[in-house]
Amino acid sequence: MERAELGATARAILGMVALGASTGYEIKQLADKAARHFWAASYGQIYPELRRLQAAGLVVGRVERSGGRVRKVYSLTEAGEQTLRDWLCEPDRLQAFEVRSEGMLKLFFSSWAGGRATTQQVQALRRTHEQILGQLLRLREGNGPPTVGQGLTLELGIAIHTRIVEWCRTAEAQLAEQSDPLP
Amino acid sequence: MERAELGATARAILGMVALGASTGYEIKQLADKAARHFWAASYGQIYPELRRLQAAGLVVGRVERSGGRVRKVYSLTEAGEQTLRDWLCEPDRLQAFEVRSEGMLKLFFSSWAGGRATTQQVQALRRTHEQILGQLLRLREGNGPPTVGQGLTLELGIAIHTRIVEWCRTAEAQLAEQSDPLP
DNA sequence: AGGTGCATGTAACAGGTTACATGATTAA
DNA sequence: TTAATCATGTAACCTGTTACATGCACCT
Repeated sequence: MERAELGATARAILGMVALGASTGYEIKQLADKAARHFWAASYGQIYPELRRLQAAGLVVGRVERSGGRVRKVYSLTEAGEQTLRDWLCEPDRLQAFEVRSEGMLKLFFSSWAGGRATTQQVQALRRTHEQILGQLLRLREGNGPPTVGQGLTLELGIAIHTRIVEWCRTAEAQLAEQSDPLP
Repeated sequence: MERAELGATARAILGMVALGASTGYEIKQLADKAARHFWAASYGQIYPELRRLQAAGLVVGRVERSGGRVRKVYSLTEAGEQTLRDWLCEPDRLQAFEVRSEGMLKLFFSSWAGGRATTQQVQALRRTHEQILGQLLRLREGNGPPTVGQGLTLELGIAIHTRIVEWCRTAEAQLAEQSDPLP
């Protein structure tokens, strides 16, 4: 029952439990399937964090034997629900937004290696984001309607990656134009 | 002169040196100013990494005394230039693209706390990205023309954040419509 | 005399990934 | 019987941030 300023990962796990992912395994499934384009989590974080959350009194885990298979089913305590609600409704301090894009980094340096490299990097960037976009579109086509929040973040992801792909096409056209007149 | 599979941070520093940032301090300046919306680096990474790059023979550092002030000026060796060029021209394996967005995470969970929370989260998300967009636009208005790569990544950043802000506005309108009929 | 900017660096910590170890259940 | 999926967990490692320590130069 410590009050130790829980981190973003802890809150993410709290939220996943609230959405119905009740085991470490299910939390990982949900995160990978529906949130990986803006939030990642590994077992190495999830399992220890669940214990910490239990020690803090925000979740309770019960060992269940559903057909012989043993699993630890977690649910939010009242304190956990309150903590999550507080976080979701808190007056907005600035939210963290971190991007780490190898493709943009390469594009950033590409002109040092000449125009050819720049064109190649824009194309590589487009292919990367076409692939991510494809995954998101397949997810949308896929099974049942998720929660409102899941739908919104999916649409937002699709909008972002569509825009990146569009931008790459425009940049490719412009770069081609510049080097075209020269035979 | 070890061959120890250099990481993304090492390559980023190599690139910054190639673009003319010749001290640890200047590397940090350039990264913060022009690359922070897709790549971050702190002194705690930069200074140790510069030493490692020197040990690997990819950069050389000379201690200079420019007007009494002592600074360590780095430049690429031929091996360093080749390594950077190889990386920039390498046949594209999939590029890493990692996003960590607290705002989208909150949006993802928001429907659990009701429609009101969802609307608030979309608004908070919009404000966050309006702020980032503002910084990028100010950078574009600002001084001298950067390299082609710097210009392109800046435009790409502007395109992305503009799209996010647009999307938020649309979502806000739709959410308002749904709850409007009820007084 | 004092603040800002230039400049270098480290140690402690926090956050996160990977690889490994284990084993039951289920469908082909 | 064998592969995939469900399921839990840890230890070593790598990465990255924060806070701190230091000091000169330059402007007001």
